[in-house]
Amino acid sequence: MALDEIDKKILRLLQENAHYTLKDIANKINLSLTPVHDRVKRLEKEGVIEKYVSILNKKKLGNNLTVYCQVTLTKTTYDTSEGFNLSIMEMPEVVECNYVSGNFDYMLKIIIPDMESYHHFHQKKLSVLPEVSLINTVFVISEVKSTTVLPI
Amino acid sequence: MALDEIDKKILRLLQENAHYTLKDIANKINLSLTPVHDRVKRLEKEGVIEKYVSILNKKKLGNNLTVYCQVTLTKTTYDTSEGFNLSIMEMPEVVECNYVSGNFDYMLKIIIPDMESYHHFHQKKLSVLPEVSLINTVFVISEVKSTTVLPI
DNA sequence: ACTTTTACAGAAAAATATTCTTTTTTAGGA
DNA sequence: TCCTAAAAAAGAATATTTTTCTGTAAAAGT
Repeated sequence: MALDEIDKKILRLLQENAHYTLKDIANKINLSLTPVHDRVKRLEKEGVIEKYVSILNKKKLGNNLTVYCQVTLTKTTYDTSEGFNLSIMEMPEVVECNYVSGNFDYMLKIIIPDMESYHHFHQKKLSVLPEVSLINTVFVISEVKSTTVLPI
Repeated sequence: MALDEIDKKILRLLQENAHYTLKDIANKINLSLTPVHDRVKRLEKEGVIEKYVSILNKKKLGNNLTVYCQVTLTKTTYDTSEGFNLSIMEMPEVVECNYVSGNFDYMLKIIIPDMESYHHFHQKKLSVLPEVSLINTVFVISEVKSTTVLPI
């Protein structure tokens, strides 16, 4: 399942725009429809292409605040982590959650309407979790870059 | 340009899967093709739907390391920030960059093949920028959640 | 009461995806 | 060098989907 140059070209295009037609792609890489079709299906089947999604505008949906939460747990046992993870999975405001090395245990990214909503989230949803010991909030002042495009 | 419940249903579906056909959506929300078509086009035109992208598998592309870089600049002037921003935009490993409040200036998310690549990135690409004063690296040990789905 | 606008339905036309068959290319072995 | 098998690509057909057009009904404004 090694990716050749043609696969990579297709992936680069699809990362840019999931609505490129097979014909668009075929034209851009000088191939006919068939190999493009077959390769895309293969890449989907192999899981290289995970899914096709729509990217919406945060602000137009009323989500004007982004924050990073650096969370420290009470204990570092498996059960504590798992309990925390399961709770996080249920929270739509949490768009990223990574277990990390360093002075704290988790780095979360939260997208939420405003400061008031964040206050509520912090006090009523996050800090009340039994696994959570400390929360350090880093507020985003301005978004410089945000992309789903991975280096290929 | 207020979003009604039908718009929101369409957006929720498209966030899940950009390859749902208009017919799929029409069936799921009990409408005919026409209103679904018109609403999707309107949402695109208004910029609520920004783009359609393919989500690829990091690891299958050989990117096995994710890190957060907390960067402090040498100065906090506009020119310093802008210079840094422009450099960041050119770096494909940097998938997120936010100007933040707190003990450092920027929070970056880096997706990269391995520790050796990160070492190279850190030493030869990031720390050499004239605007950069300090870099604190937070390594991701395990990804718990990562979604493009915004709360609606 | 009449007109205009908005939202939706249905059908036809155009574009696209999918499948099937054929051709070309490539690599390995006699 | 030739032959064969496998892989990759082209071309053509069929099926689906998107797009456009026409029409209807309800709501809003005059």
